[in-house]
Amino acid sequence: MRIGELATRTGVTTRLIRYYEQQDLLEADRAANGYRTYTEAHVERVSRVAGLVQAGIPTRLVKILLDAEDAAEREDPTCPREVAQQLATELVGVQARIDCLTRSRDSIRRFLTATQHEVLLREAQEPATAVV
Amino acid sequence: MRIGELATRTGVTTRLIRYYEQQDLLEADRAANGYRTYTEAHVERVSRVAGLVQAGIPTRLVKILLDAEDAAEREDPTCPREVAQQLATELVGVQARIDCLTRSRDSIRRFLTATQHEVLLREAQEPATAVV
DNA sequence: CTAAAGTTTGACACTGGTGTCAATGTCAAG
DNA sequence: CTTGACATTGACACCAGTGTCAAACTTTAG
Repeated sequence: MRIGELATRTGVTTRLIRYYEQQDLLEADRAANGYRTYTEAHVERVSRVAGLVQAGIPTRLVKILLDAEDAAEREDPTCPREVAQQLATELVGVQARIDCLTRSRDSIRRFLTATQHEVLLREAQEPATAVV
Repeated sequence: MRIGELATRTGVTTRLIRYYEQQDLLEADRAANGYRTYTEAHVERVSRVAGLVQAGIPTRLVKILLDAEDAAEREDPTCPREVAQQLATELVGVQARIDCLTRSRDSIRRFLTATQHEVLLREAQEPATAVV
């Protein structure tokens, strides 16, 4: 699949896909003509990257993070202490964000309920299938 | 309390506190001399704002969000359908962020465990008391 | 063959969140 | 009174993430 299709399937603009690649968050094979070529796996990857960036994780850290995940996938359980330390640090940041967002989510829910708008809650629940 | 103390207590720079105020996320009384004056309640408020912004919520939305919370605090269960709709929309965005971050958090944990760095996990757990 | 759609790279530009500096004012301590 | 610490406003500047546009090439459809 080429970049256009990847873009429509992920909802991420081609501009950003290229940007992420430039930031080393993505790798793409090239066809003979120079066009970028992607596999199914890239779909999830791109969504994931975009999600993290949107969640306030700077690309620099997204890379560290996903690199670790990639390493975990393989039978490659090695990891220099330094990197591990960095990940641990990042972990607390991530957890802090989660806590903060969770709190907000809950209060939005409570508020909508308290104001007789529960209907909207149910509507908001369904699209969860699209979330990656 | 004045802005300096608020800054050290929240870990948010005075620059940002002023910025948040300018973005209508904060209100501050003024002393006779023009100095901003804050109460204990502001400490949490500022932490919260900073947390949300760091979690990728643009200030414009943070305002909507916290305004709703404030409204919920009071006996003011009214809310125009339009605002409710906007909140519902925001809700799915927040949930998406949470899901994405949660996933990363879990994979970091798994990874650290798999590479014999569980120690770091415990260290990362404790500072959770400081999280707002 | 030609036109339309998609791709490539590269550049310019904007926005939002921050840092930093400057000039001025306030206040508490020596 | 002077000094030093902290405030105020306002400006300039930076970075990261994005949008957008241009010029050139490829592929597909007609």
